[in-house]
Formats: sequence, C-alpha cells, structure tokens
Amino acid sequence: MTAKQKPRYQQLKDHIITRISSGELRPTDRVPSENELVASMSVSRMTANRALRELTDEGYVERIAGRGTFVSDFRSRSHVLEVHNIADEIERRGGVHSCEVVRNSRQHARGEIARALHVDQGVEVFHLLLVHCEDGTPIQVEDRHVVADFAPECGDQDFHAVTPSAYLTAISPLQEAEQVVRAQQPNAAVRARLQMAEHEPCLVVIRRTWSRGRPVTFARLHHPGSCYELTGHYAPPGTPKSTPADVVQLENLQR
Amino acid sequence: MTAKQKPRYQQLKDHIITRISSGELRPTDRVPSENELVASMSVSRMTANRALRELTDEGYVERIAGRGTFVSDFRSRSHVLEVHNIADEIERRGGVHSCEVVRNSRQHARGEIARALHVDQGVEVFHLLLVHCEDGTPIQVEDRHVVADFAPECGDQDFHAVTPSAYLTAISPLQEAEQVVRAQQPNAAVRARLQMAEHEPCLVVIRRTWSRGRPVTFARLHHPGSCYELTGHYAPPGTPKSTPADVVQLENLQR
DNA sequence: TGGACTAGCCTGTATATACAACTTGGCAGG
DNA sequence: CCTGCCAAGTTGTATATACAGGCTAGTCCA
Repeated sequence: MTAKQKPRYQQLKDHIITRISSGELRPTDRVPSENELVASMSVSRMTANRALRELTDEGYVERIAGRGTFVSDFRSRSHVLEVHNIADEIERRGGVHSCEVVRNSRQHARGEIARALHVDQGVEVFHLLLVHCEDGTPIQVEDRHVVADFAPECGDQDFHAVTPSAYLTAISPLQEAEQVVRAQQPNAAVRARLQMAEHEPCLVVIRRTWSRGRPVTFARLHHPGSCYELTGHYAPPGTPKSTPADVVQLENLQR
Repeated sequence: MTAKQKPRYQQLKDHIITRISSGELRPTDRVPSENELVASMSVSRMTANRALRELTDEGYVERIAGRGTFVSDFRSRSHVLEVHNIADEIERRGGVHSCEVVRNSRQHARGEIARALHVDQGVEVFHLLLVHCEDGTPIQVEDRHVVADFAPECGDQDFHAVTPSAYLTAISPLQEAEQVVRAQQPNAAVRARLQMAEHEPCLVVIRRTWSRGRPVTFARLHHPGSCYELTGHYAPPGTPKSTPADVVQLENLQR
C-alpha cells in the first residue's frame, strides 16, 4: 500500500513552505518567480501560479505584480498572532507602551513547564517576567518560558525596546498557537504588580506557541479585569473591513 | 472615473454568494456544476472551477467528486461560529446539557440594545434569558436580544430542545460575528443563577452576530470563572489536526 | 543633466484542451 | 431477481497559450 501521490501544485507548496519554515527563505526574501519555477520544477506556469496564489491566501507569501513574490512578514499572519504583541496593540489605540523587566533568567524546566514545552525535565529554558504598562498604568503581567536552544540570545535582549513576542517572531515565524482564556482571581503577587483592587478579577490568557513543528514558548498573561478586554471580529474571507466606530460603541456597553 | 471591472471569476463568486445569502440557495442545495456554469455564464470551465474552488476554501460550498457542489451547512463555517452553541460544546466533552428558560418575551428595543442591533428605538425584539447547565451545574447565563422581524417565531420556540444559537442558525446562516471577552464580577442576580461563591469572577462574552448584512442578535454570556474557559487553536490552513490530549494537559495547568 | 520612453520581467486573468478518478443509474447477462 | 459492468456526468488536476497591466532599469534624446 503506497501512499497516494500528492498533486503537483501541492508538492510545490510543500517545497516552498519547507524552505520558509527551515529558515532558508526569510521574511521579505524573494521567492522564485512563476517562470523560474516552470524551469526548475518542470511544471506549467498555471500550476506554479496556483501554488503561489494559494500560499498567498494562506498568508505565507505576498505578491506584487511587476516585482515578484516575497515571504510574508509573519506578524500579520493570523488574527491571533497579530494581536500577540501587546506593544502594537497599545500603540494601535494611541497609547504609550512601557514595560518593566522583573526577571530574565536561565532555568531548568520542571514539571508542568517541561510538559507544556515538550522537553525533558532539566532542559534549559529562559524565564521572563515583565509588567507591561499603557500610559503608565500596568495592563499585563507576562510570565513566559522560552526553550533556550530556540532563542539562545534571549538572556541578552533588552525587552524594554522589543517585546518578547516581537523578538521571538523575529527569530523564526511562529506558526501555530493554542490558547486558553479564563477569568480568575489573581494571587497577591500579580495583584500587586497590576495595582488591582481586592476581589477584582483577572482575565488570564495562557498561550503556547509553536515554531518549526515544536512548542517554543509558553506564556501566562494576566490582565486586570477592569481595564482589559479581548476583542475579535469574525467574517468570511472577502468581507469588507469592519467598522471600528461600531466596535467601540459595543465595547462601551457596560452594566 | 468608472469603477474597475471585477475579474470574471470574482463576478461568478459574487453571483453565487448572493444566491446563497438571499436564501435562494439553502444549505445542502445543489449548486450549478462547472459545465452548467460554462453554458449559462459564458466562461471557461477553468474559470468556473476557480470560482467554485475558492468558495470551497472560504466555506460557502462543499464539493464531492462525481456528485456535485452543494451549499455548506454553515454550522461548521468559522472557528467561532462553530463553538457558538453551548449544547454542542458540552456534548463534545461528554457532558449532559440542560437548560432553564427564565424569560422569553417580546419587548421594544431601547438605548444600547437598539444601537447594538442597528434598529430604531421602540422596534420589537425578543428578550431571552436562559441558564445552561452541564450535568446539572449552571455554566452559562445567556442574556440575548433578537431582532423580531428576523425571527418572528422566536416566542414560540422551545429552547429546552434547541438552543437559541441553533435555532437562529437554522433560520439563516450567521455570517459575521463580533465579540468582546472580559473578566468581571457578576451582579447579584447572575451570581445567584450560576450558584457562584462571593468574589468569584465571571468570564463574560459579549457577542453580536450578523446575517444577510445586518446585526440580528446580541448576547451577553456569563460563565463562572471557576469552571469555564475559552479555548482556541490556531494553525495555518493545511496543518494536520491538533492533539486533543495535549490541550487537556494544558488546561489542567493550575496555579 | 534630466526627463521621457521602452524593453523585459513580473503577476493576474482567461481560455481550450486533456486525462484521471469518483459516483450514480441503467442495462445486459446470468 | 440479482450481479456486474459500462456510460454519462461530475470534480480534480495539468498543460499550453494568450493578453493585460504593473514595475524597473537602462537607454536615448533634448
């Protein structure tokens, strides 16, 4: 029983995806043109066109008529990975982002962290603890573990300038994410860092992110319930952009 | 300054989408085959193929080689609309769903409700208040308003058997959704209905849903923080399915 | 020197054609 | 009556070809 042969355009897509996720082709790099693929891969231009067009739809590449095809900057890939960076999020709504780095240390993974990151007990990971502020008000505690051999320079980064999320994205495209959202009372340490009133709840996002087929980082993000919300808009592909004014109106609906 | 002519395949897509969202073509209905489109729309088969293939990718239709093309059952459209139905969600994890209908009344929209639903003050809406339980434990308070002329039979429905979400989906495909998630302390009424301890936070989902181009329903969903989470998995199109066992492991990560 | 033009590459679309694989229904033979 | 087979319709893929339109670099001319 031999495996069924994949169609030619799919082989082409796989080939290019492999070159991207291996790091051989990096964001903004030029991808072979349709005619180059015709020559090098022995396909017709329509087949090359289909492969590249579908990669565009899936967010891997961007195409500019007259110039060529280029690997996407993955920051704008998915709805979620897009909102992954709190600094961008704050800036987008006109606030000023600042952050305090409480901890940036190298540790040995234990227990749940090792399991979440699919590494053995004792493997080295970085442990980051940051407090992000919008206009000086604390808005997120980021408690993150990063597999050390994925980001060996992590300990030397200045996370005031570039958030961990932006840094990790720059190393290699983050391709898959899994998250859990819950409402929870914070422990005393988190409450103090977020300057929260007693009994005020936290919105907690627990997120694990994959790159090149393995989990590379695991983050627990605490936000004060009184001043943070997750928003989302879901429309079929091809729908005109949403009306931001309307969204704001909805957000102000308090009881 | 004339508007730029849309490409032929896009006109074809628009034509079919119009027939679907107008209700002329309903879920499971057969869509004209490629050859029929060639004849009726004067395009080549490759162009018809591209239109139908993209509609497949976008979730509007499903295609079966040898049989034909059929309008999708929209329940499985988007990541979010899929999880829209709490009864399915409970059933999927092996629980038993039950629910208490606290209120199902016809009202006149006022203030924020009218604005959220894009209707004038005084227009008739249904107001639903339900408590959903998993294995007898209250897990969600659903406080929903529905535009009356979208679902005129709403008042006669038995929402023990079919949740509002399933009912509304059956009337017409829900095509767009907008939601806000926050952590909040419940008021006394909600806390009592969910049998929550004092100071226990709620995970609140506020969701507005569109059909045929206008908002038709607006819901406030309160969940007890101690026993409810939103989960999500985000992967590029074409990635093999996630590993559920792993997700469970992550969810159990408590502190 | 500077500006206009053009050749050459690129993507985007459209068509005609071909073959493969799948599904269904009907028909012929047992 | 049942079984097996085949024909017709459908989707899925692949190719060759054509033309339109965007972009760039280099050339030519004033």
